[in-house]
Amino acid sequence: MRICTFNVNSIRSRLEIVQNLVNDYNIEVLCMQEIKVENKDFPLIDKDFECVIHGQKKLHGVATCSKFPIEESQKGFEGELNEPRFIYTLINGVHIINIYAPLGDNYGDRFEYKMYFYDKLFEWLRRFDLSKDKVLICGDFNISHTELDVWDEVIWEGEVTHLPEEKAILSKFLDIGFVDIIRKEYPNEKVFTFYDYRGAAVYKNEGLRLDYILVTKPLFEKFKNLEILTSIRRKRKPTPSDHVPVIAEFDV
DNA sequence: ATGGCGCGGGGTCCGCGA
Repeated sequence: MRICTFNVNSIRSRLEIVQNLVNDYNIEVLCMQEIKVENKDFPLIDKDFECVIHGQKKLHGVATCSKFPIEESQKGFEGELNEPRFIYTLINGVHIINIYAPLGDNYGDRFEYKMYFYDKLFEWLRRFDLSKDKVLICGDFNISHTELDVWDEVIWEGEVTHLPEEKAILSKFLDIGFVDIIRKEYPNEKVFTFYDYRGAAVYKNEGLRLDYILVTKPLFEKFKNLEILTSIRRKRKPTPSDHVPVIAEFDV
């Protein structure tokens, strides 16, 4: 199974890029964030896709599309406070959770919301036996875990995404049994999945890693390979998302 | 790119993103 996570920054603006991505890289499960559209206006991406769409007007929104049957699904959960940020699907025996976490702010109301979102996510995960079940959480976590996940650790010290409480959340995922596949593949080097549109960040390699594919060990045993498609972010036309697609392949 | 943001809503700007 080839699964891709991609914060598209509006599916309508990114339709051509997403369609080419699906074709060129044989994407079988596509987890999108920031679709920025109501469910009724979500466009047709691929005739072979079945999609679970959880959107709203203008902001946020997530969608999970699959070429395999979606055996179970759930849109939303307690932690998202009327902003669509969570979809659960069961595909090929893999429990797939697609999230768009709140950005937050430096210790204001939105930061409290971000902490609440993750509290409720950990609570929701209690239904699984993480030592036995194949569980995958992917998406835009809006957390840069370590110094390897920011382009300049001095500049990012004390800034949102890189605050101690946020780093602790990522560490907690690892503590309860998840493997961070991107970091496992690149244990000692900076790799980024987001480059701000402003300041020509992508051309200066001033990026952050905000996107993750976390898997439990029973699924990690089936992991085959990983691709981070930075090349798509570097093209000028059609206009790319500010995030980079990340693809993982598993023997399931 | 040898320069420097893009999106949607409803506007000729604003709020938002991180």
